Amino acid sequence: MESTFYNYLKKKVLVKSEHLPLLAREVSKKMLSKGDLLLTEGQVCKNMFFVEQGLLRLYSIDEEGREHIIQFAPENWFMSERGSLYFGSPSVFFIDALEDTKAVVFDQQFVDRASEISPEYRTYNEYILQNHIRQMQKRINLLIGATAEKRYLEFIKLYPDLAMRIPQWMIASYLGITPESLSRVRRGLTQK
Amino acid sequence: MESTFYNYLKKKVLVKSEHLPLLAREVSKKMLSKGDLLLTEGQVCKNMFFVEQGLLRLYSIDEEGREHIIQFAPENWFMSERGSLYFGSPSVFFIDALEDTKAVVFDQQFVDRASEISPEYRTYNEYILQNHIRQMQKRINLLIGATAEKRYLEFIKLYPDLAMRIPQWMIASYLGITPESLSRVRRGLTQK
DNA sequence: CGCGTGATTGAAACCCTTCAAGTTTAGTGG
DNA sequence: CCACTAAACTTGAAGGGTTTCAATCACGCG
Repeated sequence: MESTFYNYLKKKVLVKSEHLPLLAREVSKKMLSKGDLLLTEGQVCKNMFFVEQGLLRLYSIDEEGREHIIQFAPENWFMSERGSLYFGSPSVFFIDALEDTKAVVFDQQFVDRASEISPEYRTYNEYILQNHIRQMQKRINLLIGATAEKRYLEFIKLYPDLAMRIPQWMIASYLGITPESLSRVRRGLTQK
Repeated sequence: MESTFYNYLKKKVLVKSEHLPLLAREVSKKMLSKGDLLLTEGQVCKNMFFVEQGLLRLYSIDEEGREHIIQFAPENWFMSERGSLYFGSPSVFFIDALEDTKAVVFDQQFVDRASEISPEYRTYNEYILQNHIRQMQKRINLLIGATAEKRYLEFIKLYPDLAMRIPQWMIASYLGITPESLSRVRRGLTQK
């Protein structure tokens, strides 16, 4: 019961102690192994994951078989394909585990009920959505306006810890360039 | 009182008739001329706009003075710099009017109060946020994974009406390419 | 009409990708 | 713990796509 998730609900989401037991019933915990696939293209996403330990990834695969990474979720982040979860439409994305991962699993019903039971949860849920939008806006702005080098620098500034945990080609995939290009960008930077 | 906005609240947001008068007090209507600047870089965004008629634009300007368009808002869309509005931080983006525009203006307080008064409004507000996230995810996926041609085709498929109302160089700006490139992409397409 | 804005086109430069090879690193099994 | 293998990273050369810069054309508006 004294899990990372409940600490998070208490300390960060500020859910009142009396509400916690009510929320407890609705979630389950899952141990995932590196490489485990949690959501496939075409499937309707039913779950939301809270990462207690480890790392999850949301990505697409195009016609040529290339992976494009939409999002990472390290510790204390929520991961889901919201488009599919909320709207019930088939997902065009995949979710898998990049490391052995301890995650709390719940569904949209949990979010809805938690929002009814706890106003604090509702508030925090909106905060998460707003924050997500802000972050994506920033990313779009970089993708349409900045060079590969600047995008890379922004990435390691924003997620210095992440950059150490994932292979370089995944950073490249996140930035929208090839691994070779990223390698050259990095060489260019060290020569300064 | 029988404005597009109230019709929208009634028909689309499904706000109950009895709640409408309560919401009425909190908003004002504004007539904007083409070119009017509604938000500047550095400024904290205080307003949210509902476009009844016309067209708004959210964009950034980089160090070289180039504009990068983040979002358009035609009729029946909400426009704001959410990051700045919700978090109270200075905006890195601009908002202006691309056409003479009739817009309803309100603030975050309105959204919060409306959510308290009308559960339907709250529900719809979350819908808006989720939809925004879904749309941005799709756009990011295209930006990191698709060619300029494919991005252009997706754009005119998604917003055929918009494509007729804005100059081509703005589409290019939205897609993250130069006007010249878009011109060549289009030539390539007509030759098929 | 003339001016300004937007669209098109060409040529050269540039950045990024592709393909191929070689090197380094990490993980696995003997 | 070493040896081996696969994965990841680097590097080079060639090619492709996009940008840049400049010039021209088309159009609408004062």
